[in-house]
Amino acid sequence: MDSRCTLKKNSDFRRLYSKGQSAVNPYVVVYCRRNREKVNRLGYTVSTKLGHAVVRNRVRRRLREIYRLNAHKFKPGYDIVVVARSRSVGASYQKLEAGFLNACGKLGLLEERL
RNA sequence: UGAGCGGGCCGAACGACCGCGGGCACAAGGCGAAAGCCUGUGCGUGAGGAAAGUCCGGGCUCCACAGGGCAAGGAUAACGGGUAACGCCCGCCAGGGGUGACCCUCGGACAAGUGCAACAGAGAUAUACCGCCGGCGGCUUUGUCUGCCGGUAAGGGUGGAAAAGUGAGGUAAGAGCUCACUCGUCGCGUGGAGACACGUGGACGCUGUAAACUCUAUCCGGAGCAACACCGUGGGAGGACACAUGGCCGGCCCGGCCGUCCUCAGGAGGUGGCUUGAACCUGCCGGUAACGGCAGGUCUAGAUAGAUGGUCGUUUUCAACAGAACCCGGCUUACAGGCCCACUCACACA
RNA sequence: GCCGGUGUGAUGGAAUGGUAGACGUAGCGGAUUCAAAAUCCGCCGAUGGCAACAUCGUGUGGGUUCGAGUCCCACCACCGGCA
Repeated sequence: MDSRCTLKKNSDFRRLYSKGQSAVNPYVVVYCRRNREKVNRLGYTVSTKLGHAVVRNRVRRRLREIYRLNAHKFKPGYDIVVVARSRSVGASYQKLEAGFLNACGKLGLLEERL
């Protein structure tokens, strides 16, 4: 994954939580905000409340895979933070993908399909 | 065959496509003075038996002391060995459990001193409440009566514990008061490397508690890779130079700030620390074993918002507990399912 | 990743190894009041029981002790600190 496409700093996350737009469903919460780059920058939050390390890793890897396979559908130029909620622990990949894309659609992050 | 007991090992596998971390090589392009960086292609590599809990022991780093001792605080605790070290492991002893294989035990000292032992009970570390016995008295009652003084730990009930146990002698009644046997502690002798075992009338009979203080023996300086070392933006403090010009505050003078260099502290961020090690595999030798020695071979993650996922096919059943973060040795806890070895008991067969 | 701390009725919080829940807050019942507040009295952990009472109860499981909320060991949950 390109390092320019990841959010790292705590301050970036704080800015999105306080000033970004958000969308919620049982699997994820998505925050987003325009940035000045030509690419999207993604950050993932999976807290210890969701489970132990193996569970958290699985959720984060699936979220990252969902974005990788669907990246062509996204509009460029946004900072995006994806926060996993507790329902995403037991969810299948397909359900998680549907939930993620649903939330992004609410925010208007996806390209308008023909 | 069934039931069991002890130990060891594995921890889904293979294939296809897309994708990720690290390494090596390649050469095309871009940036750059260069070193190099980015993109690309190929090869090879990429979590565990517990990676977990952070409970012990070490390495490593910094701080302190720099030699030795004492005190304080903490840890350990039969004995012998293994180990870099350990609170771990092996063997063994004692005690306990099991028909047995085998298992369990925080297993020094209360016989150095101090403390504590609620309630119950007459009495709790020594005790006469009831009882038993003797003496001296008392009497409307001469008793299976009663008062006083004394002896007595056999019997009673309470308690976790009542002062070795059983029997006999003895006595007014009794008592390790005496004797026999037994039990325990200390001493002595023999065996053993030792814990210990066996013997022994030589002495003694002593409540429990040290996961109470304490004593004895041994060990321990403190903090932790978010340690620590280096580079270092902006801003800060001190000193030196300049005090010319210019700018800002100010009506002007005076005054303050803005400059350059050096030093100091600090530390956004970055680099190192970072993986070859008390390492692993195979064989031989020594040892009951833990383990040790020798020879040959192997290189086996190193990230930094933190690399293993998705889709599909086959095998049986779509698999448990679970993810490295400086590194090792252990312990503890979690765990679907499976394999192997040794042994025990019961039954059957030869 | 490392280091440290805390768990007791609904709740805050006491309890020297010796009857567990002192003392508050909240709750329930009663008195007082036309009614409420305040005040006073009583109850107040769970289960069974009409009651008397019995059993279990200090995060969980073991151990030491005659006896553990307390002492020791292991685990669980929660909280805090270190860039």
